Amino acid sequence: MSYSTKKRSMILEYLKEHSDNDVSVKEIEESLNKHSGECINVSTIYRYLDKLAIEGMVLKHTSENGKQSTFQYVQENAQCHNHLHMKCSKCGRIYHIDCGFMDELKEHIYRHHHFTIECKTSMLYGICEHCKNE
Amino acid sequence: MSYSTKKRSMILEYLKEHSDNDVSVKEIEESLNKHSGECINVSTIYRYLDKLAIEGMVLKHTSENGKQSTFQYVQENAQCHNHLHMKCSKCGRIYHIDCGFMDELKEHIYRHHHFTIECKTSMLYGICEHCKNE
DNA sequence: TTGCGTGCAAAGGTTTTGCATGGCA
DNA sequence: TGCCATGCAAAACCTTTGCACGCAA
Repeated sequence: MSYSTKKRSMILEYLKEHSDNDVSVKEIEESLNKHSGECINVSTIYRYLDKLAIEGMVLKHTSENGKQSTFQYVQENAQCHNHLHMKCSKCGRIYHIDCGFMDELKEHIYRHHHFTIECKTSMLYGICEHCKNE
Repeated sequence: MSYSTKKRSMILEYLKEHSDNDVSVKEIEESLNKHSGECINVSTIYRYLDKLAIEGMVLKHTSENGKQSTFQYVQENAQCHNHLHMKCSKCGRIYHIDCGFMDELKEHIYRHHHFTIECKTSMLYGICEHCKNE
């Protein structure tokens, strides 16, 4: 059904190493072409990432300026499909909001605003602690 | 500083009529070219919308599939810069979440997650009441 | 008349697609 | 051997830009 190849494991490894960010196809391409002897084509990356997104192993977002798709690796045990994410507009880091209050939030939105939030496509933007103090 | 022209008022009128949605440049172009005798160029629309976004009269988003920019008209008295929005993935309608609980949310995120949410660029996706019952 | 607004065409960037070739199982 | 994966080039889109002309004030 699906072969395991060297290029695919390189892409996946890159995603894992950058799992606290979302990454663009261009970033993946440039990094892999620079740091590995191999040459990897963007089509290959696009096709593989789409596949991973369908399988749920990555979340597909859109960069804040809206000009690129970005992909976020979903860690094994993180319930990324069940909690929201915040992305810092400055450093690009992604934070997982996994706490009781957020469950209340979903409940509140459902009860009072009659809306069922889907976490995997939603994203909150703002400034993180680190970047605020600079 | 800024001239008022027929094309601009047509664009603005379209935005106002569709203020419970976000609209793409293509939608605006097609609708105006179909329903008015005039022919309007996409460049014109892009340039005007960028201007409105800078002035804060529209919010610029990215469509859920990430392939287009979309624009949401900010009603006069709606504090769209201070509350979050939810967009229904099915019907595309945008809902304003303006209530005390959401202020608590911002407070909670700030206190416990050390993150300052920016409402005008954030968007929650999900399914609204209407579409759920279909 | 001055300077902004507009159309057109071209360019730029991202993503997709068709087809031939390469490589896993 | 049979499929899937890949590279390449072209195409498809969306958006921006330069320039000449049009139009509001």
